[in-house]
Amino acid sequence: MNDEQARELPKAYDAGSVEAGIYTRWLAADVFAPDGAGSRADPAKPPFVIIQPPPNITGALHLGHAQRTTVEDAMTRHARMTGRSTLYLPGKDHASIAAQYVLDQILAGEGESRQSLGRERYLERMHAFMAETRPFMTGQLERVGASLDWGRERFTMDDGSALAVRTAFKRLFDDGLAYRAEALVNWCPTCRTSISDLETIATPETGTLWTIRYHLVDEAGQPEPAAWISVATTRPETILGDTAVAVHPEDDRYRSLVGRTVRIPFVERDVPIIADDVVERAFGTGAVKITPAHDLDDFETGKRHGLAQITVLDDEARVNEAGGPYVGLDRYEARQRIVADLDALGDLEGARPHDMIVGRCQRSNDVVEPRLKTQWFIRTKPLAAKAMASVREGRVEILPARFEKVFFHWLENIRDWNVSRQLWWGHRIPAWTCPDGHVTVSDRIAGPEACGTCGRPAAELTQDPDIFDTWFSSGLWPFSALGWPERTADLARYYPGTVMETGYDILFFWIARMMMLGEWLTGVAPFETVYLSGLVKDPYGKKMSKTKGTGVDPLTTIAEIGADALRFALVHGIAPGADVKLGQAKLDGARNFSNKRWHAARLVLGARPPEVPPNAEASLPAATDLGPAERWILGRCAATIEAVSRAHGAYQLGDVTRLLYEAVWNEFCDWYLELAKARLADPATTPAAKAATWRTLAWVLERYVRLLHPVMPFITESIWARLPHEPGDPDLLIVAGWPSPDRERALADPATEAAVESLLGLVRAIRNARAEAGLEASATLEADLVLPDPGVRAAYDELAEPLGRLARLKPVRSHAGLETLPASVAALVVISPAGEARLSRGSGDREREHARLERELADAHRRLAAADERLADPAFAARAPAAVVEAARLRRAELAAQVATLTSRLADDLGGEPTT
RNA sequence: GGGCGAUUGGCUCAGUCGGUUAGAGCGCACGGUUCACAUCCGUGAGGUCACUGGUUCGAAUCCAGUAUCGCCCACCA
Repeated sequence: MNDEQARELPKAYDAGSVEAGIYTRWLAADVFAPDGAGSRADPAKPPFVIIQPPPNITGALHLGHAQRTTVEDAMTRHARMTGRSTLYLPGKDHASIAAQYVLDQILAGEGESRQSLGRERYLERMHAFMAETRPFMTGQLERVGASLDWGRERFTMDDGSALAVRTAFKRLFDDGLAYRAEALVNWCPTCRTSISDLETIATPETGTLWTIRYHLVDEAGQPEPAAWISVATTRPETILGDTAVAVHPEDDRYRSLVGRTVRIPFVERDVPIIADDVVERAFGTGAVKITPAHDLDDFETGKRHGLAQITVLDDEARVNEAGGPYVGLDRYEARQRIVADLDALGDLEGARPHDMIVGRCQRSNDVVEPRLKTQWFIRTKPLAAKAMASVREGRVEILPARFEKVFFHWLENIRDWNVSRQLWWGHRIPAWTCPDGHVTVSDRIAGPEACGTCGRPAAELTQDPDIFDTWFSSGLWPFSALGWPERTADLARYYPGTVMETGYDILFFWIARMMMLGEWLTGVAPFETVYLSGLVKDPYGKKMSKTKGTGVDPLTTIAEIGADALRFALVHGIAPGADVKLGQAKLDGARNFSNKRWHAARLVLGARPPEVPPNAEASLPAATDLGPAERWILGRCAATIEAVSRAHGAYQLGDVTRLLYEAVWNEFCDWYLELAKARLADPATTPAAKAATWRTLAWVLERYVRLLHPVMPFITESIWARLPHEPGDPDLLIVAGWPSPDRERALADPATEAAVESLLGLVRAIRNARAEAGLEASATLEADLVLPDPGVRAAYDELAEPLGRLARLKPVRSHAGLETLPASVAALVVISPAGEARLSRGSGDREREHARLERELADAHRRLAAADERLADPAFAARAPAAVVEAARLRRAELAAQVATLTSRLADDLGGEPTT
């Protein structure tokens, strides 16, 4: 489409205009879908399926999402270029409790509430809200460049997910893994729902430990004013629900009291003193009040002793009618009143500060109340066993591996999963109860036709009003998004997935549950590899947070530096499981790299010599037309292709960007572009050599464009459109092939590479010496080079012009050995492994230069002494591998030569006037 | 209470299987206006690899312990 346009790139790099239209072209070409019209995938290769956590429908994406998306997208793009069909399926999560929490806040601002609207209107409002956020999030993903298969987009509340949820639940119920029971659950009084253990955050707090007296009851049933047992509690309001006092069975202090009865104040209930070894004798008074309906430990103790369970708080954590005189009071008000009343009775023995752990709701931060409720639970032990086995047996790999231990620890100690939520936004639990209390679970959308136990007709059944924990449907995602339980073609081809990418913060919430449910329901682990991303932190290492103003909309950053630079910054230096700090410096660096990339391409495109026709296809030059620099860069290019491919294979994106940054900036731009420019400009260069030089430039540029595409898709696609290609290459880079290093390798040559490296080292040494000696930077100096190695000298002869330019030397006379040097030459001396350079001194400072050589000599002496010491140790020669010893010997010889040369040069007439 | 991770120049981080002189970016200093790029180019300074001990011919790297920071898990009133 751009054939008519000039091949030159605009002078300034403007990310916005570079990116414009490219996403649309990808969409139009239908290249995102694994089976899209533009796909060039090889059906014989195994597909690559990435699984992403569907983001919450109600939120906007932040930089953390952008990072995950970049990681997922880069993996997907790499796989696509290797010819695999790739599935990167977009989704949104209905996020039941999180969404309700957000919507409730909005409603509160309008003076409305969940209750004031009622279930139906509330859900209508939720849909309206989603209709606003959804397109915004989709737009964000497009701007970031995510190559998502939009045709397969799914939502965890769509009909397919609903069917999956019903089917999964029925299967679990039929398998005896879902059960309904009355048990203590974590209750959030603010959210008015139960929550899972994971959503209950253990928070350290300093509370108060009160010591209070319960009076013993005598044989006549009267409390004894002078006889009591003291108990310690942090929750005096639960006194109202006490049904026993427990002591340790071997506690001599209380042995005689076991079996007696005490009276609970205010509710005037007589309860037994029991013995149970759950009691810690050293804590408090060694006697503990037992409130089975409001404490997990007490619940267990109560069951062991057959105690009554008396609930004294309601859904809003207010004292209920069981609470006698305190009915209607909030739990904290009741606590204060009870403490005061006990004090008035003389039964408050003491109060002291006490450090403890309080469970708080992940959403509302309210203190979670253990409450007795009849709810649905998933029996997790059998599921956990399967999930653990899949990792132990190597069917699932977790990256980084250290998270395996965390994963096992959690699953080994897992408790049953309460999946009932008393919320409205979510999947309704497909369980129906008949008037006789029989429960029927059905996967039919209309519900069961009749009670499964007594046959009462559907009309007499009532559905459970509760909905599922949002993570229940999320746990089905890898297969429900592909059509399960239907036996769809997608499910057959793309399940199980290849890589599951997400942050380590939802290892338990999501990954563990997907594995538990996936193994049980589909018989296989839902993915092969779990790639755990680190979290994106602000420059101070804090979590990005919208409330603190550190949460950034990716679109803002994209507007500033472009999507490519943002993506680069987000993955540069990352490793699985490691958090990254993202600050302005990193963003600037990425922007600069994009800029560098752009201008390098401009140079190459603009440098095409007339020998190469404008529409020529790309090809590697003939070996005979290559100069040493071309062989060198082709060798480096091959090495980069290999290293980057390896890094992708290991999912080490941080290495990918590091390798490419170095290859593009330090090798290609800093050295090869300069060498190639000079060769192209040199009138002595033959037309064939000029063509070969440019073809090398274009070729290597093109390889690096391919290699960079997964991370920086827009700028590379844009450059690709202007580059020459080989026959068979597609119009769009996104579906071009991932390079293999073979052809570059065939043209490279290690000896030439080494020779060029050492010449570049010589240039560096000369620049260094000139700067150190205080020579005028722009002055061009005459020079004599002594290059003893014939290979290096041969390479030099071909590169004399460009190297002279880089070191600012002219004219340069090269010599095979010192003896061929004119005796009159007396100048700045530069010694490097490649050889020796003597420059006319120009306007430099002789004393500074002398001092420089002295320093170098002292340095060489020190190193030589260290090398000698090492070699002198007989144990080293005896025990170290031969290769290491040999290397040390060579090193020692090199140092000795350097010392000799430096000594000799210093002894020469360096102090004399230049004679050249 | 249990577990995990980190500690390398002023800052942010690489560092492979233990093996030449521990690297990079940013920042800093000095110097650069020729036709890709000042979002640039060149040069340099700057490190007791947290500490202690051990293993080894040899330790930033392996082992043990300590310290500091961060994170995860945890039903003792």
